[in-house]
Amino acid sequence: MEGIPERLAAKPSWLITQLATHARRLSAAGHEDARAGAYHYRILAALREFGAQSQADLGRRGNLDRSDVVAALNELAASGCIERTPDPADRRRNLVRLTDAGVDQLHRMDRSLDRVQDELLGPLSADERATLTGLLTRLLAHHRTS
Amino acid sequence: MEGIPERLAAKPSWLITQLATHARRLSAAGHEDARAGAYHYRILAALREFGAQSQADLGRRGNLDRSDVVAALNELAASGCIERTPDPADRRRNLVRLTDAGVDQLHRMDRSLDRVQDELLGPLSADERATLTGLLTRLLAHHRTS
DNA sequence: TCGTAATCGTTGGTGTAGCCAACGATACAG
DNA sequence: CTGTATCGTTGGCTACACCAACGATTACGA
Repeated sequence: MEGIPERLAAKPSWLITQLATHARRLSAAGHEDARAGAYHYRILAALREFGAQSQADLGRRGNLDRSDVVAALNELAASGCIERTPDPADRRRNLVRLTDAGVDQLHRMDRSLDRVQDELLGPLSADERATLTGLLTRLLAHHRTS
Repeated sequence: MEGIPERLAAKPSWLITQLATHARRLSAAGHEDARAGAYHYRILAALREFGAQSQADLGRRGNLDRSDVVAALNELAASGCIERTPDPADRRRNLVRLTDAGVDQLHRMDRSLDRVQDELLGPLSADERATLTGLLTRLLAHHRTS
């Protein structure tokens, strides 16, 4: 079987979306023991690095829709990873706080995600990995601000 | 608002999946006048470059599940872009053929997708674009064969 | 040659990711 | 005080990537 149509193989948008599918597959496999998905990781990461904050802030920092934050927080609360308390300073908001169990969960996911990066970048040298992440970071910053 | 958590921003898997989301958004915007999606383009591209072939072949070349090929072909047939005829040499198969209208549709989508690549790669120089596509191509080939 | 395996198109699901609209409650600016 | 904005929440949607199973057909091996 001859390979993939040139029209596809030559398009960066094809390369990126196809590689993203592989990245998702690898991440899902890495997370299967943690029983958590990408949304949960983004939230735990934002909580760890920026401290207790509102659900809206979590959504902005992790690039999540407010409604998706709600669902993910429900699951994280059910497994004891976070706690929701009304913000006394602004009664519209919930203050979301990371529990010790949440920190443990984050570290577990960190370790499996580190392994995932290695599988994902497979054949690339350290220099090439740095070049790639540099280019991707610039592109992402461009699309985030424009 | 401080930016994105370091844990995320530093991970190639995050960069790739996020950039893929932007790529999908741009592509969808480009395709909105064509009333077709990525699946349709992959099929049209495979038909154009490899000629009339079975639905299973289309799926393998465009990296699509057989069942998704069925649905996309139903829509492409409804808009007159392809024709399905039973393969006389193997009565399990359908021979899918590209019509003139299908060629036109493919060219329309080609043009908008070319514009999409430019928006997607935005700030990168020609050299950087070549470097990026080279790295992505190597990674994709690695994950396709392994 | 006969029976088993493999392939094909099709139907009908599943799960994830990224959205959007609308609601009541609350905060804030004029 | 009145409008505007934000917050959490509910309920929905689309696209994309899959999987299992079925009847029909073909290929292959004993």
